Amino acid sequence: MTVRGNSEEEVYIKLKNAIRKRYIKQGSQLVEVSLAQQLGVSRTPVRSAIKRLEAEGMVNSIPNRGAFVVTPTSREIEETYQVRMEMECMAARLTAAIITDSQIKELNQLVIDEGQVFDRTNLEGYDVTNACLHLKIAEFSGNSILYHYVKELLDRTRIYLILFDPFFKLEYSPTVDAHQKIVNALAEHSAQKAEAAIREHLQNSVDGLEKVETMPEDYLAL
Amino acid sequence: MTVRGNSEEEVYIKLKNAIRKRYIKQGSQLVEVSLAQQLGVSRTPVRSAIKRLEAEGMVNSIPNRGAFVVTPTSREIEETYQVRMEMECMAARLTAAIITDSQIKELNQLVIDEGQVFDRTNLEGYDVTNACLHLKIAEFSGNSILYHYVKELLDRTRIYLILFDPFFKLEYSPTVDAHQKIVNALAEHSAQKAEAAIREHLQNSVDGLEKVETMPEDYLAL
DNA sequence: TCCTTCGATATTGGATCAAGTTACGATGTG
DNA sequence: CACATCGTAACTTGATCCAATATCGAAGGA
Repeated sequence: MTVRGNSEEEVYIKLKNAIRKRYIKQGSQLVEVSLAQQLGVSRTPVRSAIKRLEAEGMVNSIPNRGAFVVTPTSREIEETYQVRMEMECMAARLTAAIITDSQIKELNQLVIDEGQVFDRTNLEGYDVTNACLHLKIAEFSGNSILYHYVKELLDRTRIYLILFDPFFKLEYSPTVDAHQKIVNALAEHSAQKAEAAIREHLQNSVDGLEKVETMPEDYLAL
Repeated sequence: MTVRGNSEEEVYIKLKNAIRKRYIKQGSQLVEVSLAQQLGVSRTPVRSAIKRLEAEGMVNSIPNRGAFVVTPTSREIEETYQVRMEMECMAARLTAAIITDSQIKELNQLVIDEGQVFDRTNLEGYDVTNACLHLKIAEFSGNSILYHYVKELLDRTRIYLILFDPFFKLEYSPTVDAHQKIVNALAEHSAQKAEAAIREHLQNSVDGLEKVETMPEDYLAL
C-alpha cells in the first residue's frame, strides 16, 4: 500500500484537519507510532508533519517526551487575535487602495455565497467561506509575505474557534453583515472604513469566544 | 561519536548560522547526505532541521528535488520589510504604554553597548546587538505571539542584510542614533514618536539594501 | 544537425532498526 | 502505612536501508 504522491503533505493535512475537527483533542499527545499505524504510513512522514505543525504553533513539542496539541490560554488567544487584527487591517488598507472592479465583484460574490451556505448545522461550510473571504482580502493586498502570515494567524484562530466555541454560537446576521460591511468599505476604496469594519468584526469574534470559559470534558471525543 | 543532547536542535542552529554567515550561499542546494557527513550526524536530524528552516521561509523545498536557500527578489524584501515595519510599530505602541523605568534603563544600556561594540570590522557584533534591541522592544510589549512574529521577520531581514549588503555599508551614527531616538520616544511613553522613529529607521535600512543591486558572484565563497 | 529517447547517477522520500530517555508502578524497607 | 528505590514498559530520537524520482548525458534516428 505504497502511497504515490508526497505522503508527508497528506499526513500534514490530515493531522491539521483532525486537530481542527477536534478528532484529536487539545492537550493530547501525538504518538508517532499510533498515528503512523492509523494512517497506514511509516513514522517518517508523521514526524515531518508534526515538525511542521510545531513550527506553525499548533503543537507543542517537549524534548524526549513528545508532541502535544496546544492548549491555548485565553491570554494567548487574545494576543493572537490582537496580532491578527493588525495584520488584517494592514491588508485591508493596502487592498482598499488598489482593489479592482472585478476583485470587488469577486468579494461580493463570496459574501452572497456565504449567505447561501450559511446554516447552523453546516459549520464546516461557514468556516471555509469565512476563511476564504479573509484570505482573498489579504491576497488582493499584493503583499505575499503578508498573505502568508494572515493565513497562519487565521489557521490558529480557526482552531481556537472550534476549541472554545464548541456549540458555534454564530448567528447569521452578525457575521455575514460584518463581511458585507468590510467589502463595501473596500469597494469605495476607503481604507479607514475597511480597517474599522475589520476591527469591529474581529473584536466581536474574540468576544464571542471569551463567553465560553470552560469546555465539556469529553465533548465529541474521538 | 554519538552526540548526547538533541542533535536536531544543534543542526538547526548550525545550518541557520551557516546561511546567515553566508557559508552556504543563496540559491545553493542543501544536500542532506553531505551536510550529515560534514556535521557528523545522520540524515534524520538534518532533514528535521531543514523542515524547520522551510517553515520559517529560509529555504525553499521542491518535492523530489531538494531544499534550496531562498533567493529573495527585491520585491519580496520590500514586502517583508513592510510587514516587519507594521509589526514593530505595533510592538512599539504597546510597549510605549506600559514600559517600566527598569526596562527603559535596560534599553538605554543596550544602545550604549551598541556604541561600544560598533566597529566597521565587527559586523557580527553589530548584527547581534541590533537584533537584541529590536527583540527587547517586542518582548516588552507583553504580547508573546507578536514577539514570535517579530523575531521571525527579523531573522528573515537579517539574512537579506547579509545577502544584499555584503560590504555592510553601515555608518555608526545613523544606526545607533536611530536606536537612541526610538528608546527616547519609548522613555517618554510616546507611542506616536516611537512609531515614527521605527518607521524612519526601518525605511533607512531597506533603502540601504536597495542600493546594492547585484552581488559579486563568489564573494566569500565557502 | 537537431530532436527524441533511453539509461546511469545523484538525491530525496519512506520504512525499519537500534539506542537513549522518561514515566510509572511494584516492591521492599523504615 | 508511607516513602524511596529499582525495574520495566512506552515513546522519542538517531541511524541505516531500500525504493522512487528527477536530472543529465549519450546514443540513435529523422
